Amino acid sequence: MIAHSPSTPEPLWLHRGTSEIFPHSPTSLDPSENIIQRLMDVRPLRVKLGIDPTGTEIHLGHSIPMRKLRSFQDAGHTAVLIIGDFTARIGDPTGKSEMRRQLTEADVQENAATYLEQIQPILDFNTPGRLEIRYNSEWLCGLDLSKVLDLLSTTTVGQMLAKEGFAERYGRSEPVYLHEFLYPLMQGYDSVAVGADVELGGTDQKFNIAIGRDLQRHFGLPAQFGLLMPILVGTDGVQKMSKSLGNYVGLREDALSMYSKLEKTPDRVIDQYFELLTHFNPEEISRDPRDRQKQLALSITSQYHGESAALAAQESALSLVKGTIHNTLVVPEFNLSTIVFPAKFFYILSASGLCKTSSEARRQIAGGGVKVDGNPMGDVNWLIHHSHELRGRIIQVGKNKCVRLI
RNA sequence: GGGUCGGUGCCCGAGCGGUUAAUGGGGGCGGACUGUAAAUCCGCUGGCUACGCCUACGCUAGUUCGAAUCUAGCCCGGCCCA
Repeated sequence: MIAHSPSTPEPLWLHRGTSEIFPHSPTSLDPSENIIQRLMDVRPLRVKLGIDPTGTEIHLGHSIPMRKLRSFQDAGHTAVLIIGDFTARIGDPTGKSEMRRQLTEADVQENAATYLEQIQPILDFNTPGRLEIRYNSEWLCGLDLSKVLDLLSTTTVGQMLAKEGFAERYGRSEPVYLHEFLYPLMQGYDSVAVGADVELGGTDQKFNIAIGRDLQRHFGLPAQFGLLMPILVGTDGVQKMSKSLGNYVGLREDALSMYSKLEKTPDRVIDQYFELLTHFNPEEISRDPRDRQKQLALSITSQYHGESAALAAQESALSLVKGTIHNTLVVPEFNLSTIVFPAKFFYILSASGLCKTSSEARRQIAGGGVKVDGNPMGDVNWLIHHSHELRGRIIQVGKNKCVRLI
């Protein structure tokens, strides 16, 4: 396995869920090619992680490098969190088959705020010196054309095309825009600007992080290390977790929803979930397939909602499936006071958010996916005359979406 | 800049003047089954407080009783040439 000199044991936290560290020469005593040597420096390392505020919601996939960043913090290093408020407006072409729509400055500001909110449970925001938050517009906005040319002249078209996304798209005769070539350079320049010693990212970030090393050298700085982590597979167990595919678990989902989704984690990916999203070691994980799903769901839900809320969610999830509806269940609530009665039931379903549209609500009712207090409700034309006919009842769509009407 | 091919619902992809929210896949959602997994089978899959009414085939104007299907202009891509 990994050979290293006896005097420098590699910390376990560094390797947990890590797929690659580069450069990596475990036997070397040269701190520029062996991160272990650097970890022993007196000076805390500056560990960079960039996120582009392109959406409003962060999910478990994003939490992975974030958790690693936390491990560095706990080991005494400085987390340098880069909010890509400038890069967000261009869009990272990595893994994308198409361009990203252009965001306005206001969008980006708003997104950045909710992002910081959502990662609150993961990072250490309190210990002095452990967290530095930087916005990359700070240095990218001011780049003039001559500096941009300088950046562009460090990399060749051949190198850019070596990046999988570009090569594929180019090969498939899809458009590749020039400004997309600038993205890796801007991300790399971030490393120059903040003087990063280490940059974290998913395995798909290898190219961009390597560009960061090139640029640091170009500007006479020591080159950063890259630490890559696997891309989390989504709840479908097949494709990578992403919002657009809908196979994600958002960090700000309510406890019940989070628990319910995670309790269905497919067998084929559950080991990866345990490794990347929990603190459990293999011997601590239950061998029973059902129990381990519960263990996983409980552990992750606890991280974001606290243990008691997670336990309550677990109990509620169980009751809902069994159909043993009782009014102590901890489920989201929907206030009927916004509804004008008489009202059609399907309308209430969509108004409550259980169904995205009223048309979908009708389909769900007709398809037998809707229950009221655990009893199937199949009448599409059910008309409710007064709110008290429904008040206190729990309506449910499918296996893990429900609300209590109040 | 010139030539040429093309832009259809979440995605791919049929349709090429006239039943029709638009064949067929994929995906998604729901149901049965199960371990709230996998596999399999069945149904649904534009919107609307809805027996009806809207909006849809890149955009905008036309030709038609009638167009996603025809014409013109525009926008956006691919390829070839410069």
